[in-house]
Amino acid sequence: MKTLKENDINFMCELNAPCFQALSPDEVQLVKSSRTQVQFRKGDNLTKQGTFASYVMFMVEGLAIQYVESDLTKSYNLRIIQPGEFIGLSSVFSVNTFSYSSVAITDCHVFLVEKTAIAQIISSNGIFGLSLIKRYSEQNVNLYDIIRKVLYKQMNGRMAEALLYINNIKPKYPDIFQILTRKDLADFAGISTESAVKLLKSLEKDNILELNGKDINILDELKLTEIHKRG
Amino acid sequence: MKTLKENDINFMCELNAPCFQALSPDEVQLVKSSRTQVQFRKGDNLTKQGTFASYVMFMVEGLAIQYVESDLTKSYNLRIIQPGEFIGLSSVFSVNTFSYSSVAITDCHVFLVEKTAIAQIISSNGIFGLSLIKRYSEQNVNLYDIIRKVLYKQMNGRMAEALLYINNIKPKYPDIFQILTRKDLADFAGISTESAVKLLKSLEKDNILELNGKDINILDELKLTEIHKRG
DNA sequence: TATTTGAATTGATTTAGATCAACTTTTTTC
DNA sequence: GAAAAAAGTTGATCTAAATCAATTCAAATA
Repeated sequence: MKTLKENDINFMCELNAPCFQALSPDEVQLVKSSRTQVQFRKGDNLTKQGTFASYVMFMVEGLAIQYVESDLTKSYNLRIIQPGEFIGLSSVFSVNTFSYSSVAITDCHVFLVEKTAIAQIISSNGIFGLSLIKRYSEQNVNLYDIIRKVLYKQMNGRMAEALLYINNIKPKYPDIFQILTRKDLADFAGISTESAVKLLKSLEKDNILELNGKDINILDELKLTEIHKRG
Repeated sequence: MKTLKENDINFMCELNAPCFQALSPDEVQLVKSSRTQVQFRKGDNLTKQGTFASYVMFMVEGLAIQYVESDLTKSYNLRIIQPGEFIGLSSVFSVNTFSYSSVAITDCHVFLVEKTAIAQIISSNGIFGLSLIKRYSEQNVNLYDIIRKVLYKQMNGRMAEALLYINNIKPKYPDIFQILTRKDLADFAGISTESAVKLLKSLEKDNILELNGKDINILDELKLTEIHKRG
């Protein structure tokens, strides 16, 4: 992780995400002045569950995995964070620690904005607040879906869902499967690595997908969707 | 469920919850005019997962259980909704269906506010928006904790956590355990009813709690906390 | 008060999926 | 490019907790 020098910043994106459109020039200035640009290398942790958080992150470029950890060595992957998305928004206004970890799976380009700046803008700009609330609302729906998945689905359904989710990202990032290990996949499905391997092989045998080394081609999305739904 | 007549309304609480304090008189008027007061009987569903939601509920009096359902007959209890809390806030600004169900465990006194009114106030009143965002943020932290619990804890830890959670409510609602069935408890812990019964008996044998019919007295909160932490 | 219905209890059986162990393949590093 | 480390693969074994089945108990109903 390195902090960029001032003159790098001009090369970088502006605040062009939809939710920043509602900001007045003054507010844009506030965000700009309270932000820090940061680069993460593949493998670096962007956030670590339980650590102090006085800021929100905004992904400019690159991909990261958001996951929750147990005390031990287990983790469960929640989502792939893509450009234009926030990291750490979910907890920053109630506790000042991150409630999840995230790790860069490509080199990442991120900026940090102090939560005080965000809070100030929300207070003065209701439209911006509403757009954030929409994000919160979406995230919540996702979290409820995750809870249901974890509680009610078994191996096959979970794996199918994980594969469909990642496959959805493939058009934009064609090498997405190649970046992910079997363990990463398993952690998306919430199963053991060994089980993941066995399931993949069995799905290949049924011509539902094709394994080319680390890359995965979904051949029969319909059948996979069916497995996902059946649970 | 019955809708109250106009003259009943005067007997009822005003908008005295903390988050409404930031409202201007005009905004209070907007909420008042777009709300409907409703009574639910014990056992009634306040919300049903998947059904259309154009409004947010606000619990005035009574208790309800918030839970998620599978397609089949299983459910998992997320929390007990107490007076002063919102129901349905989490999803209303992204999808227009409820992402969870809730059922009254005592007679309940609720009002409904159209989401358009809420959205309008957020847009015009940033302070109100910020207070809602704090609620979202708390809820998110809870949801992440739930995901961790469901993923990483086993029977004993889950049951301990469920018991501690409910016991926390007991000072305010001394008969809380009497209202809950063994199945309710099991659904809070996310285990089968039979397992819940066995666990309770075994906790009683270890003098950690005392079972008086349906009531439960926690005798050794420390030990229970330890079980909860150990997982 | 008798009867029906639902909730609680208990022990026996089953099962999904984890863990373990041994091995092969790929990737990294020096 | 050899050696070491990490990731992937496979089958055998184990285990936590669900399910099943049978019974008791409590509460609602008539």
